[in-house]
Amino acid sequence: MTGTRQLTAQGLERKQQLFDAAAQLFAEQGYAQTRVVDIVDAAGVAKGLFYWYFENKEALFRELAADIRHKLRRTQRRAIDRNAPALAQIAQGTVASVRFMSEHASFFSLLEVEGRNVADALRRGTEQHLQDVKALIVAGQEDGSVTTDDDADLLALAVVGAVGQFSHFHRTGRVDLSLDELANYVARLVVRILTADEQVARQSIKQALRPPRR
Amino acid sequence: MTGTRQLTAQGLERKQQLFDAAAQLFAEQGYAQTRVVDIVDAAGVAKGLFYWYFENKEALFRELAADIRHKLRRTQRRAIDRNAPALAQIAQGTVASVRFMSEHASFFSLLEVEGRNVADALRRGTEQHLQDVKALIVAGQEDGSVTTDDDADLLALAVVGAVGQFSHFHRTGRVDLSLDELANYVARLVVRILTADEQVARQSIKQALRPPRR
DNA sequence: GGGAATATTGACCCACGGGTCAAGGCGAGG
DNA sequence: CCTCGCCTTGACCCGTGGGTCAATATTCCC
Repeated sequence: MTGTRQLTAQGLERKQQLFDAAAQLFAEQGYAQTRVVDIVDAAGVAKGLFYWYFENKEALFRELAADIRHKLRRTQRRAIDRNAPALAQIAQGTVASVRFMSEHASFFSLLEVEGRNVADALRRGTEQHLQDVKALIVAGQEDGSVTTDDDADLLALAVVGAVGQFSHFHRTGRVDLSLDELANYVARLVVRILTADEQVARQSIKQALRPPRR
Repeated sequence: MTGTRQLTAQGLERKQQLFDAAAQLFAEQGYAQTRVVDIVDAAGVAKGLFYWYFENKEALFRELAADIRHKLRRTQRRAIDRNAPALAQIAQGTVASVRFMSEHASFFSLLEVEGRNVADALRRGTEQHLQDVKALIVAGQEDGSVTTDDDADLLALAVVGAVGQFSHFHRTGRVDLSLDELANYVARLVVRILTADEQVARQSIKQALRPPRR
């Protein structure tokens, strides 16, 4: 994979084959556990060919991550009704995200499971999501549907965190809800976080944090 | 490290040295990136000695994980006033957990970053925490301090998830709150999740999930 | 049909790092 | 002072797996 090279139709197809094979294998057994040989074997070609289409194993992974990131973003955009109130948009985005992550579960579990180099691929993925949500929260705070007691950044983290966390729990089999139920539950949770009555919360916390008697 | 062997005082000390060196290196650069050579170098001993005290690299890691798990559990127990209402106990536990994870940030980031074999060390760690929290939530629902009648399992996941997620965000520099502020915020969030007014949430979500007009 | 670009092959290279081992030191008890 | 079991050493072994390369096939286009 040196410099610029013109891929023919055949070339593109072959590249896609390798891409798909890699995606599946990574998902099944993890990045580190998948050897380049496995990928080319699965695609039924020789090892050297891998390096004709990809700089190396890591570069392939980056492409994969970028690809899924774009798909997620597109899904989110499509799910959102831009005329709805901010809070509603957040809920819609939440549902779509949970669904998407569940459908691409194998890939997201992959992200969680890998090393440093890969970890920032994950971060970059969240970064965008985070900003989108924050913007909606700010809008919600302005139109009064979202609590103003907390910083929009923190609330955005809570929302994105909830989505990611529950997707994770679902993936790892710790929630046995159906996909729809899950997505709904998370959306409800998120809305609750964003709209909750501060009175109740504040009072509880005050009592809760009274120093324990030893 | 074959069978049973009697460690002298000197032996125990040496083992601890290796243990500590490993903990630090793992934290700094990750498990896979840390070679056994690095560990023994840091401890100033020869490579072979490592295998006198530990079966292998992975076994050392398991010991490390078990160790931190116990410490976390102990910390949580100490922070909790067992006479307080359940909700208060949850809040106290939350604060303690966030603090602890922040103080041992390097180790927890380690857990996140590693592969399959290691991932279940993490799961086992959460499992216990999860059960404790669930028990408290059930108690809270009975004594009326937890006002949501959502499934206790789901709520427990939300609570534990929030703690883990925000500790993660803190670690990775996405929250620049002080430790105290962070712990407090998370506790508040948790309380809010457990006490929020269902009416408001349910209504919002209903509106929110109305299908978008295209 | 010929030459240039693209596509494909599989044997080979080699760094890396976990784990082994035979040999020797050292301290306590008999 | 000798022996036995803990302790320590560092050279060595070896599987693993990413990456290279020179040779060959195929396709494309003038």
